[in-house]
Amino acid sequence: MARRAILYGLVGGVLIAFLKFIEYKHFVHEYPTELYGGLVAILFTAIGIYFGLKWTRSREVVIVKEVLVPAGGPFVLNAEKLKELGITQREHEILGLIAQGLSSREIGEKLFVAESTVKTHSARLFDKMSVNRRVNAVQKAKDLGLIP
Amino acid sequence: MARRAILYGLVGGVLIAFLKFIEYKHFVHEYPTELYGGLVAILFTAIGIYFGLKWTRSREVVIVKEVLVPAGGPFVLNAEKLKELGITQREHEILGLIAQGLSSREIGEKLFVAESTVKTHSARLFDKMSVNRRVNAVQKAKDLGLIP
DNA sequence: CCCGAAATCATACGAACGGATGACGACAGC
DNA sequence: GCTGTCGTCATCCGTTCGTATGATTTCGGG
Repeated sequence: MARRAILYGLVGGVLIAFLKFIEYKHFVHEYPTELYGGLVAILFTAIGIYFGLKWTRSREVVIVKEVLVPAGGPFVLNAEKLKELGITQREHEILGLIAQGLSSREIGEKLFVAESTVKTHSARLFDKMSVNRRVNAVQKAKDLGLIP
Repeated sequence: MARRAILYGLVGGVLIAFLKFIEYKHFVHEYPTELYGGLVAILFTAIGIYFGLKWTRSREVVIVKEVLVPAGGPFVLNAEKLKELGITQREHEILGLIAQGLSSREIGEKLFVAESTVKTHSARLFDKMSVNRRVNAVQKAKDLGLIP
């Protein structure tokens, strides 16, 4: 914490300089003490906020909240969820390919269908899964046991 | 931020109370002005640091999100891989948020940086991980033990 | 004190994505 | 026959992503 000490030193230096400035100018005889107290207070509140934020700025807090431990097996497909959400085979197939990081075009080439078809499927899939992005769909599908 | 305004109000209130206290006790006639200036400075530096830390803390707490953990251990980060790939803390942080399905804009709002910054980070991240899509990055990161 | 790493921000552009809509054919079931 | 579901394809439009490029600031090490 050498840096901390140095910064405190700087703060002290600024304080002294500030007070000397006041004394030098003889302002103290012209305005009430409260004014200077207020100025100093505001100044050092700002300084405190600045350094407080600065010191803790890059702190990374990792809080992992574990909720469920479904299974440890190789993977069993959750057919009930599939039916419950009304996801068809084709949509499920495309969901798996999306999870592999393929683009719509690549999926279309792999399944020998047009890109627009894939987009239609994925759009309906997202609607049924109540998501609006690929990564969300993959995340949710894994949690629900729809894909490995 | 209404909370911010309220806190500023509190600071102002404390300041006024403190000055009234000085006036009431007539300490001002017994000790040099510098002493009071120093006391005020120290006090409000502390107040500033306190609120700076408080705000920072609350901001980072908001980041916390409940995550469904499938199975296995609580998750141990593969620090070697991280270093091997040259992934920085910030990039790793953004990788985690990408895995949660957040858009670049949402990540920026959560980390209080511009969207362009997030895009720069993710671009360098994809380069280091040798991928070219978000879903690929998430997939690979999970396999490598970079994220839960 | 200079240098490199890291983080920040900006701008621009093409590609990909998401949403909305419409259409057509196949096929099953009533 | 009519209807509903499913798969297919297309077009449009706005948003997001990925990439490239350049700039500034901060910080630590040589």
